[in-house]
Amino acid sequence: MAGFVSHFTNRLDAKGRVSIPAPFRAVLARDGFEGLYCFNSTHNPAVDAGGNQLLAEIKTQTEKFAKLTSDHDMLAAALFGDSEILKVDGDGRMTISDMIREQTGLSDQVTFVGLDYKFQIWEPQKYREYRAEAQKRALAMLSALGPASSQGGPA
Amino acid sequence: MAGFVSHFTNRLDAKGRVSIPAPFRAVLARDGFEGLYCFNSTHNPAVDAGGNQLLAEIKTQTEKFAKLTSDHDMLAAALFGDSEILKVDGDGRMTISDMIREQTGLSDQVTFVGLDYKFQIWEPQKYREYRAEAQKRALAMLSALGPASSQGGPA
DNA sequence: TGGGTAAACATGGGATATCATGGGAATTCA
DNA sequence: TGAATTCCCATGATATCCCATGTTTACCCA
Repeated sequence: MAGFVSHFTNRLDAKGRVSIPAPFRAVLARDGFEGLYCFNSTHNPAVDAGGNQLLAEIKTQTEKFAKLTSDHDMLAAALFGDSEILKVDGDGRMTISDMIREQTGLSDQVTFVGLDYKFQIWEPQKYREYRAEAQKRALAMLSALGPASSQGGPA
Repeated sequence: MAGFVSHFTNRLDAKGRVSIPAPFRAVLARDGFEGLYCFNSTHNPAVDAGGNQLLAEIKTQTEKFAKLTSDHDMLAAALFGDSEILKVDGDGRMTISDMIREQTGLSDQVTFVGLDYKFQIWEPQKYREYRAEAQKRALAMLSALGPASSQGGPA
């Protein structure tokens, strides 16, 4: 099944609410998670968000380290401890928390970016910059993978 | 099974809709994907479109990197974040999004070009130019493959 | 083989539903 | 008891659905 795809920018209202894009809500509904699992991206001024599928990926990653080790504690602290579960209201809106505000630096608009198994929350301008960079890097990464892969990559 | 083949040019109506060529619709129906998966071509002023088969190609690319890493996020942002899933109405039409309009520069007509596992959306005139170039390049590429492989059969 | 009929398809437009957004009222929690 | 949150309803813009039409292509039968 298709996951989170495409990107959308919505306005933040006076109460600090934003509509989660309808296509993303549909994915979340299928996923079945109650609410929205969020945590700060470790490498971008963005917040990662999703449901059970995202949670499953986090578990997969942490399980690569033995429990009770310093590494495991560290990773768990970042991915579980530093997360929040936000509520989604009846109209499909979420309320931007202080954590999200600090992490992203957003003010009156929010950009939602689909990354298949999760989506990210960005301040629109920062996303535009990241996007330009990502496009360049992606092209380089795909080329580096070599021509062996199908049809030389998605055109 | 046969994929997307041949090319067609259809008119855009006042609401920004175009009929997807019937042969392409038949391929999409067989593919089973709900809607139309689209994203900008990285090397042409065209948009790539398709269904599960195209999506599978993209997933193959991103699966080469571990999820939650910086590399994966970047690639996913470029491939999924920059994609759109367009709806197809009951009459087999799609609505041209702003993204497609910007990428292709199309105004009142759309050319659909079959590329087997996906098809492309072009502004008609740009496609004509590209086509002329592609024919020359194809000839050169085939020649470069050498005479040994032609006719393939055991002598 | 020619004409007539039917089917498929691109296209147009009005009616309807969806969605983002705004704001008041009720409720909760400290 | 007051500030913040959650619930509920209103609204305008947009997208979607559904039906109509004309034209071309495919089909059939005399």
